[in-house]
Formats: sequence, C-alpha cells, structure tokens
Amino acid sequence: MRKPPRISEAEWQVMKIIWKEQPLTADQIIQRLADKTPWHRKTIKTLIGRLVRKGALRFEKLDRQYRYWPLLKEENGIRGESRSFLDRVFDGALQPMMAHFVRHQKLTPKDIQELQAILKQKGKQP
Amino acid sequence: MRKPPRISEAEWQVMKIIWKEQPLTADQIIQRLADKTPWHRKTIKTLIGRLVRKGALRFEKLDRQYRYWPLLKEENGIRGESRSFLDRVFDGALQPMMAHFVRHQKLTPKDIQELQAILKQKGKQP
DNA sequence: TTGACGGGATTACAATTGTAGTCTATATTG
DNA sequence: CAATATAGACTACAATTGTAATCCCGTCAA
Repeated sequence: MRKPPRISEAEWQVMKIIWKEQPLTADQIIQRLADKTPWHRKTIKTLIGRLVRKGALRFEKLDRQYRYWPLLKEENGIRGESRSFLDRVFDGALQPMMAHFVRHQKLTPKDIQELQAILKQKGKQP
Repeated sequence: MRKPPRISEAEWQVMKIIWKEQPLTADQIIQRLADKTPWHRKTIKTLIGRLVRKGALRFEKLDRQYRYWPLLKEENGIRGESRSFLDRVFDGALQPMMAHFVRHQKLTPKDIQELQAILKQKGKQP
C-alpha cells in the first residue's frame, strides 16, 4: 500500500473532474475543463499523464482513446489535502480553523443550521 | 497594494514562527525551528531570504544581525491559504468542507460547544 | 496507396521549491 | 594588527510544476 501521491494544484482540477464522472476519455476531461480553466489541450494531456505516472489515475485502452479511472479515491485525496492544510496553517488545531472559516466566510442560515445539526449529532457520540 | 505573495510550505513554517514573536534575528528563527524541523541553518537562511524577496518579511539591520519582522500579516496569510484550500478542494463550498472536518477529525465537547456558540452568534447577524 | 489528422508518448523549458554550499565583508580574539 | 569566526549575499542543483510543442503511429479520406 503506497503512500498517496502528491497532487499539484492543477492536477487537482483533473482529479475533481474524474471523481465526478468516470471513466472519461482524455478528450472528455478536456471538455469538462474547458469551462473552468483556460488550459490548452496539450497541457491537460500532460497533467493526465503525470497523474497516471503518479498512480492517481489508471487507464484502459478501449480503441484509440483510453478511458481513465481514478486510482486515488476522492475520500483519500480530500482527507490528505485537508490534513496537510490543517497542519500547515493551523498547526493541526481544528477548532481555531473552524472558527476562522465561520468568521470570515459567508454562511447562509441554512448552512448554519446544517452545521449545528452536525455538531449536535457529533456531540452525542462518545 | 500588491497582491499577497505565494508562500511555500517550508516558508510557512518560518512565517508562523515570526508571527508568534517579533522581531527575531535569523538565529533566533533557526533556534525556534530546531525543534520542529530537521533543517540546516543555511536552509533556513535561504527561506528567510526568499521571504524577504517576496515581500513577506522585512528587516532592520541592528548591527551584524538583522532583525526580521513580518510584512505579510498573519490574518492575510491565513485568509489566503484558507481561500485557496477551500476553492481547490471543495470548490469553494464552505458547508461541505466544514462537514468534512467535523466528521473526520476529533473535537472535544468543549470544541463543539465553542463552535456552536460561534455559529449561534453568526446566525444572528444579517 | 498515400498523405493528413488525431491519439498518446516524449521532450521542452522557465519558475518555484527544498536543500544546502561558497563568497565576502566585518567584528572579535590573540 | 593578523587570523579567524560569522552574518548575510550569492550560487548550486535536482525535483516539481505550469504550460506547451513535437514526435510517432495507426486510421480514414481521397
């Protein structure tokens, strides 16, 4: 079981696309990214290639076009990034981090309500 | 007003030290980091130099030793990193991000209570 | 059959980053 | 005053990243 690869910022965009919908051909990935980024197709190919090399994606060759699948699971990717962020910026202290976001970002009343529900729930567990 | 510089992961360590206590000489920074990292003094000097070049630190030369101060304010540094994390990993969606952390990290009852207080507070504002 | 086109593979190249080592000028010590 | 220890400045160098362009090979149109 290898340690999860390090995914760069740009590569993350690709992973997010493919976590949402899979498998995808390179071209489909490129299309999905067209709205969100100004990247050249070749650039995206490069990113895909690197993700394959890193073991975050795998592919099956169907005919000409390969079909790509995530190897790194979304859950793990997110967990890793989150951990690293929390450690780096808040020294691993969750409460201050949460407080920061609540203070500085917009939350709808609904968001607030949902979070309170989650917290209440959490409060019950041992 | 220039856009905040991009601080690398290693550089963050230095900024955190100096946000906590300032000014510091290079040597003091090195000492403070000795516990937390295995970096060579020269490495830390390099990081400091880069931070100065990026405009995140400034120094006053007192005699031989310079005294360093943060130019980038902690608040802004944290805000920037947090934003970038939120966008990158959660597409900017705060509620899911918060939910993720509440679910996957440990929170003491006290933490939970504090967060609930903050949320209640927040709920009141328009 | 041949030449163009469209995939993936390979190569490019500068900027940033991690990780130091060398150079230079000065302060300190015999 | 000469030799040395230092502080900061400059240099080094490989890996990663952003951003593509070029190469190679097989398919499809003419």
